[in-house]
Amino acid sequence: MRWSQLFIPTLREVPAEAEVPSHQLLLRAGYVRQLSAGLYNYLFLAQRSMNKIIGIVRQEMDAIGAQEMYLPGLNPAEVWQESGRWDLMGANMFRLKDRWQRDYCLGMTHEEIMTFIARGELRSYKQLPQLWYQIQTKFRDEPRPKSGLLRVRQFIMKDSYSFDVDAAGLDTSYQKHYDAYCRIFDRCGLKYSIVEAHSGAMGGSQSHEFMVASDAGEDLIVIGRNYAANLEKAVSRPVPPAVPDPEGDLQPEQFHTPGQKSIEDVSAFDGMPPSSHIKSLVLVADDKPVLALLRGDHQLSETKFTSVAGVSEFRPAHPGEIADWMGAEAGSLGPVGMKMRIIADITLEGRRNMVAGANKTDYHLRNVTPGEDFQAEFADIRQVTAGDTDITTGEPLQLVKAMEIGHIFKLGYKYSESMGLRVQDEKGKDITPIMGSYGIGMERILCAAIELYHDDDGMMMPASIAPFDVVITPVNMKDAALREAAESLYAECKRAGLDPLLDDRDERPGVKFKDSDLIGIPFRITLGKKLAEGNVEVYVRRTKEKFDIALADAAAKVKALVTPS
RNA sequence: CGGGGCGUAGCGCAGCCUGGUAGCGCACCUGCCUUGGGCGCAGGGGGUCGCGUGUUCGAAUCACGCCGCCCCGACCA
Repeated sequence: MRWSQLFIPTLREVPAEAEVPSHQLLLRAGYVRQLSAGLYNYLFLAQRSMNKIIGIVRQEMDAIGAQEMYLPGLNPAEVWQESGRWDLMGANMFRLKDRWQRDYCLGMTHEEIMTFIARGELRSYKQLPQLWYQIQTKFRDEPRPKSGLLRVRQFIMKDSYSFDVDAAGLDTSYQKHYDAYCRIFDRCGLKYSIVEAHSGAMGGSQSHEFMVASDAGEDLIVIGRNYAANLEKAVSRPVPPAVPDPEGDLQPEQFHTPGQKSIEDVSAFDGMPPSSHIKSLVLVADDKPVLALLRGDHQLSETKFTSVAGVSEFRPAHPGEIADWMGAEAGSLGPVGMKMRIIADITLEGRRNMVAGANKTDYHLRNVTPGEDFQAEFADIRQVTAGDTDITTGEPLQLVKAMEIGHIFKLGYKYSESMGLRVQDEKGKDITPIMGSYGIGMERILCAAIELYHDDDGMMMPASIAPFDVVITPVNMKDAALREAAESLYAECKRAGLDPLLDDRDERPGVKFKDSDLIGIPFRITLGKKLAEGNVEVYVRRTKEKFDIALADAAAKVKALVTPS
């Protein structure tokens, strides 16, 4: 296509509201414009990239035998009420009423609708497995849209769903998606990690997230040489206590700690490192008090605690509740003598003679031994921290920020059960199919590519998802020889199967170079003085490498560079 | 929902404190010039100063209310 006729509104300056690189560049390069918080207009370039991304996703989904459908984004309340998610989704779901005052919502995801289709039509185990997918706009009333296209209120998702006779079938469907996702993200040129994820209240047995490490991400993942997990689920070997525990069968002994509230305070006061202290958190879990215990230098993992405690939600106790139950203020709390439920992190098991609050304001106890001076349920409720090591190999682990681009998980029977999906097995008996659910955030692929590949001059898009493969840049449109050579090269690129952009604007070369660097076209063929010798220059955006080549060979050369060998 | 910041031309900003004709750079239009990294010269167009109410002879500027956007936290199948 011809640049002179296209709408590519590039900006020289960064709009003030953009913070993360992908957001800044999407605006500067004229890919998108904001309509409202979390709502973006995808202009020509973004739409072209999105179409290429969607094309790759569609090919790979089709390749595993998934069947594409297209479901309504506008959903009646009833279907969501059946699964229970009408209430569960809370304010995150956009809701509206029709003219008869009937309730509707805008779909956040489509488990319910897919299950609705399945239960209406599937009758026999012979029809299974089924893999269904769609590429559809999703709506979520995010409490805080942010970071450009990374967290928005309307976005395009590829979501697929599997229906299988049994768990073994689900394993197969799950693995197919796992492999397809790898091919998709590989083809999109992304560097990603696959992490074990928490499957949450979905009751799923297995879940993986596909994550791209980036400071723009909002999740934390733990990565080692042979380990990767979401922080919510990650396990590790903690750094050993800073000093060994005092030996002997010592009795708890109260000591005065006036005004010393935090572990750090008390630690500085009594000379024992935080790792020799017991951190006591008073929590209210499903309306009942629970005391959670951790090593002084550790943090509670809310996700682990929730599942260990077997509760749906919890919160820190209010000061009044703490005073009522413990008889002391926060800062002097401990497990000794407490009757409430106590859950202690496993790193406390086997420790001896530690320091804990005395449940008497401004007093602590030394020589507290877990399991002797108090009883507790021991479980892993600790969050991995920087410096921890791999639980099996002892190799270092890293905590990095990452963005989620894909998520697969085994749903189990949640929807098929609650919504009454049944088929007959070979004996004529009713069975409930087991489901899986698999999502990819389309614009996050675009964002991830930009976050991963950009420099001060702009984007460096992978060729597979760049809006164009190559830009042809005659340095002077007033020069008839350059113009004609550019035209014929443009035609030849098209014949070679490339997606070329002809920069036929009557602009100075500097403007054209800056713009094409900004919008991230992977290759540029520059036509200038060297054309007199029959040569043009090929410029590789990613490396800034340049080389001369005969005009006649340029198209074939770029074609070879674009197509991975 | 809690905390913070911002709202003046398409973009980036100044002006506000101390009320008195709305400015700068970029972008845009016209002409000349230039043509391998956002070139130069000359001329020009474009603004309900987020909205409302109040104070005042007079409000972009002061007060109050509202709205919008961004950031931090909470939240995020």
